[in-house]
Amino acid sequence: MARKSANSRDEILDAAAECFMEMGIEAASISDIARRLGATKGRVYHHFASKGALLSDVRIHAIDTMSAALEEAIDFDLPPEQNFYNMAHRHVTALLKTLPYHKVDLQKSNLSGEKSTTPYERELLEQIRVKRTEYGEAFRKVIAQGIETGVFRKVQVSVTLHSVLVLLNAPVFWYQSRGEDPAAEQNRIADELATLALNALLARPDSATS
Amino acid sequence: MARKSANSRDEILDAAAECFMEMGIEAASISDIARRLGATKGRVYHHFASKGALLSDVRIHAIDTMSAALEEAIDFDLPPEQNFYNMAHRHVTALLKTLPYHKVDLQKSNLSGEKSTTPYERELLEQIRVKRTEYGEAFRKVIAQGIETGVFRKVQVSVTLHSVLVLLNAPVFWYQSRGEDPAAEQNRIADELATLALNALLARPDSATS
Amino acid sequence: MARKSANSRDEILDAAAECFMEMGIEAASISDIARRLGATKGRVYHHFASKGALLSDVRIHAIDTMSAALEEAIDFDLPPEQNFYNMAHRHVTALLKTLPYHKVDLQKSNLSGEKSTTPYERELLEQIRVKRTEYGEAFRKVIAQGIETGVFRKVQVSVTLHSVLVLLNAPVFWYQSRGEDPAAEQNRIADELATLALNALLARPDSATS
Amino acid sequence: MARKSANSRDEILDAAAECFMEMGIEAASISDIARRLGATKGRVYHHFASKGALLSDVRIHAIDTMSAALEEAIDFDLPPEQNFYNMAHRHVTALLKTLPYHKVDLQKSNLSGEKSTTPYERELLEQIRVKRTEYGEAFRKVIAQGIETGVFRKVQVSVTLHSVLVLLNAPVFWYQSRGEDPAAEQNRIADELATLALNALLARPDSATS
DNA sequence: GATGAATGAGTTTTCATTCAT
DNA sequence: CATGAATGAAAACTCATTCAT
Repeated sequence: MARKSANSRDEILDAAAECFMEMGIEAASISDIARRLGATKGRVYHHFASKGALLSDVRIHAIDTMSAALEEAIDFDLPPEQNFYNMAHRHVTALLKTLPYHKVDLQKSNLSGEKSTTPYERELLEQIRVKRTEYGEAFRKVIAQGIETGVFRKVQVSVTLHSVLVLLNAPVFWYQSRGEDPAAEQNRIADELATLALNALLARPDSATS
Repeated sequence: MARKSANSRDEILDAAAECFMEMGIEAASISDIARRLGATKGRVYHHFASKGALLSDVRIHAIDTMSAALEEAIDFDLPPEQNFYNMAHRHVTALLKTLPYHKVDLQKSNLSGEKSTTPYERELLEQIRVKRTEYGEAFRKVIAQGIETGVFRKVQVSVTLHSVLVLLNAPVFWYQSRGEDPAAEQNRIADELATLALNALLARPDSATS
Repeated sequence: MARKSANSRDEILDAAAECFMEMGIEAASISDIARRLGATKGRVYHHFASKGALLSDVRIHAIDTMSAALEEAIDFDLPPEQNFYNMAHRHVTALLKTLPYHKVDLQKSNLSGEKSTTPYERELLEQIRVKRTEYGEAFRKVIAQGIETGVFRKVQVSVTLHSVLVLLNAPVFWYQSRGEDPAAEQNRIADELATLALNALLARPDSATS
Repeated sequence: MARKSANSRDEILDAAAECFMEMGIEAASISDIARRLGATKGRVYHHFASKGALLSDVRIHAIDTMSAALEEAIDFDLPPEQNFYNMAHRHVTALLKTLPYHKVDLQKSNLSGEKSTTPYERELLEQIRVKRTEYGEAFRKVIAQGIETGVFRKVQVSVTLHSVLVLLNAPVFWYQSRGEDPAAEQNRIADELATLALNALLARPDSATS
């Protein structure tokens, strides 16, 4: 019923994410996106003010999905290493489940200065910046906690935080579903990466810190 | 000497790397690159057959630089954990020293399907693929060695190899030179990341690995 | 010789002025202008940064032509009424000689607020504003002089200045060359309008002005 | 009353006149007009068949307003110079009272050739042409009368008529309400312009015609 | 009456590339 | 070697208009 229009918008978002991912953000044209929908450019522009706005909406969707997933995994009452592992694991499975969106987000997160953007587009970009920062804060908190309790090494928090997040996003660069059971495969990868990240942080009992 | 033209070519390469990095590969036009050189498009086309070729040459330069640096650090007679640390450390310092080139390379390494390219350009792309794989092989070898000798955990080599390389490339996503002594800063970051990567791989004495 | 490229630019300017005049500024597309030249849109954009810049250049050309003509007619050593008549007459003949440009200028001089313009385009608009004001100043001066010497009525200078200029531009709204000798026709019209404008200003001997 | 719909139609007309004036006729979109009304495009299309029809209706409204006002001022029993002054004065006050409409009318009156228009739109345009001509006839008549009685100079009627009307429309090009009492301000301007126009026509007692 | 979605044709603009000089 | 003009194809975006509800 009233879902029709919501669907229309979301359909476009999906098609856009896939096109951006496959062809690259700049290389994918609005026509490409429309063609994938079996629709016209006009339809896209009826729902999104510009290509930039469409891209930003794809990215916001990506981040919101991750945030919602992470929320469910977080438990600061657990020991930091447990909590961290759970968060990292959930991060990876969420990432793999809506990969196109995250490939797009990552592709763009890199680039800083845009050409002339409208105020509206600048606002969307600011929104993205804020959401990304907030997302990182949960990880920053658990890492700080782990260092405090001595279970994590005394790392430079800033460098480490950003780098660990890049590590957990790594599948964006190489994941391609193979034939096997997707759920199992995703779980295997999530475990491997979460373990990798956790070990990177853990203090080694023999060596005093360092 | 025939240095004049070599310089001219390298200047273009530098300008291209910076433009591609700052504006994004597609968004940067040949005009932008020429303008940065204080020259005209004609000069660029004298040295490079097409934008695609120029881009590939930037990427090849990026990889060659890294390979040359890594070569100097590798020593398979060292214990794997020592060798790995040295390689990782060198990877990061080399990366930071010519960051624009690597930002460009990373930006593109993601994307798979290209439009119609000329045979010449396809050959350059194949060259890049080969060089990248070769580069990774050195790391694959030291990781395999470490697992064999029991000093590294029994990880899924493929997932881990790619992910560790992404981790070591992480500065591409967040590095911005701060005021401090660049050499010192780059060394500090390289140490942090190499340690992070090494710890991620090391077997833990207490736990019977994982 | 080196005139070729100057010609190319001026040819475009001419074609643009004619198209803008005949079809209206917004209705005339760059394609229309290119078609009239037997050229491509690309050629137009090679010489002018945007449609707005092209339009502004047409207008600047219009004003510069008028200014150069007026310059020759001005002589502040003459009695104000003589000087005014000469200026007005010259204004009209200059106007009629390059009518397309002035129709375009008038068409736009009306509109105030533009959408988002680039800094470069804003600069051109400012240039136009300044040139137009300067042009008017010559007339303001002779009117003020005439009032001082008592040969002109004591009018509200601002209202009168602007209105008299509109009157002298009136042919823009109705002139269509008829069969007769153009030079003679233009002279006849210029005399009629200059006389009209002069009489509008002159003090009437019998009536104590008002 | 059936006033509701009349109001709705007039509201649209007002909004259209303002948009056309501020942004230019072509630049103002139906969306802009609807937005100004706080309504949707659909509402506009309910009352007006097309953008061209809406524009023509604005122009017809403009002319009808002027005609109605002029009607009240005309009195051919008065001496021509008196009658002319009254008509001119009334023209200006009527103009100032509904300026947006007249700015739109003037903006378009210039342009001759239209693209392909529907028969209905062509009919509206013809209506406008007729009404404008009729409006001018009243002035043509009083001028002819004045020349006959010798109170006006022996001008070329056609050139003079059109030019005097342009002069009386001049505020369209420069009027901007200042702080002062609007009625007084408008009266002051109307007097200045009517006097200007009248003097332009009057025979000078000393000089035998010329 | 009014709305919101959708269309399709057109418009401005960009840009890699070619070529004569 | 290098320039500047020119091209042609494609891209982003606009908008009057139609139509189902």
